[in-house]
Amino acid sequence: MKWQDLNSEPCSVARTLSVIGERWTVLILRECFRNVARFDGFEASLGIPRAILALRLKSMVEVGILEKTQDLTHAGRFNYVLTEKGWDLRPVILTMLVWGDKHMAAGAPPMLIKHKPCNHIITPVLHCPECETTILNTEIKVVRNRDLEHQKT
Amino acid sequence: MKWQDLNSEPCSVARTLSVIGERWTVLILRECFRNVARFDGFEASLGIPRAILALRLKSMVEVGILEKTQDLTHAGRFNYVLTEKGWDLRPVILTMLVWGDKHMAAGAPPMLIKHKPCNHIITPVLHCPECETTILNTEIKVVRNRDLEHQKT
DNA sequence: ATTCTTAAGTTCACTTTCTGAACTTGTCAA
DNA sequence: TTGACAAGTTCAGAAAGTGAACTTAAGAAT
Repeated sequence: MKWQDLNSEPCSVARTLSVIGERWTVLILRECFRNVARFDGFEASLGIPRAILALRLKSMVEVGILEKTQDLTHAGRFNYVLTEKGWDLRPVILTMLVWGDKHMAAGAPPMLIKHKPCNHIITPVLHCPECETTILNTEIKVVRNRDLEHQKT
Repeated sequence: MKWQDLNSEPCSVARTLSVIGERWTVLILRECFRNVARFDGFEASLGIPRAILALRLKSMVEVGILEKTQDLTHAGRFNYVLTEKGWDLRPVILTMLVWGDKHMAAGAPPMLIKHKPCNHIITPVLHCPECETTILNTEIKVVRNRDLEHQKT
C-alpha cells in the first residue's frame, strides 16, 4: 500500500497521513516553518538525499501545501513556500514538539515556543471552544457522524 | 537513515518522529484510541501485513507507548494497551484529524469529536495558557532555548 | 568569449524495507 | 483428538530509500 492511496479513505487521519505520512515530509515541513525555502537549504539542514528531496517537494506542491515560485533576482532559482493549507499543519508539528519535549527530551528542550501576542514562552494545549476548558485525553470521544446516515441533501 | 536514529537528534519533532514516523504506526495508534487491542483486531481493521504489524507492535512497546499484557481469560492471547505516554499522543492524532477534516474531506467529516465534560461536538483549537487566547499559526515563533548556552547545572 | 561556480535537479547501482501468502506453535472448545 | 483460532514467523518478490556521480542552466570572474 502506498501512502497516496490513503487520500481516498474516509478517515481524516488517514487522509492527513496521505500528505504528511511519507518519510522526510514532516522534517521538510519543519524547515519550512523555519523559513528554509530553497532546494539546497533543505539538503543542507536535513542531509536528505537529493533524489528523495526532489520527489517530496514535488508531491508537497501537488497536494497543495507548498508552492514553487521563481526567485525574482535569480532566474533558475526557486523558492518553496508554504500555502495556507501548509501553514495550517503547524498545530500538528507544534503538538508533536510538545509531546517530544515531554516524553523524549534529554534535559532542557532545545527549542521554545513563544506566543508573540503575549510574549510568553508557552506550552500550547488543546482547548474546547465550547466550554472554554483544556481538553484532557480521556475526556474526548470520537464518534461516527450520524449525519452521514440520514442526509437530506 | 532509519527513523530510529532520529531519537538522538536534538529536535523534539525529530524525536517524536522516531516514535510515530514509521509507516502504519499512526494508524495503529488510531485503532488503539478506538479500543482495538488485539493483534487480529489491528489486522482486520487496517489490512496491515502481519509481519509489519508484529514489528510495529514490538517497537511501540519498546518505546513505551504500548504495553503488552496477557488476556486474563485466554492464555496465549494478548492485549496491547496504551500507556500514559501513548495516551499523550492523542492531541497529535486529534490535530491531524482536524486538519484532515478542514483540508482533505470529501463532504461531511466521517467522525466527530465529542467533549464529554460539556457534551458538545467540538473542533479543538490550540490555546495559549498564558494569555488565554486561541493560537494563530502566524503568531508563534519557535526560538532556540538560551538556557542551553549558559547552563548553571 | 571562455572558464568557474552555484543551484536544482536526474540517473543509476545498491541496500533496505514492505508486501502477501504460506507455514508454525500454542490454546481452547466440541 | 480433532478443529478452529490467535499470534506470530518465514520467505521470495516488489517497492522505496540511499549516496555518488552526472546534467543543465544561469551568473560571475578572468
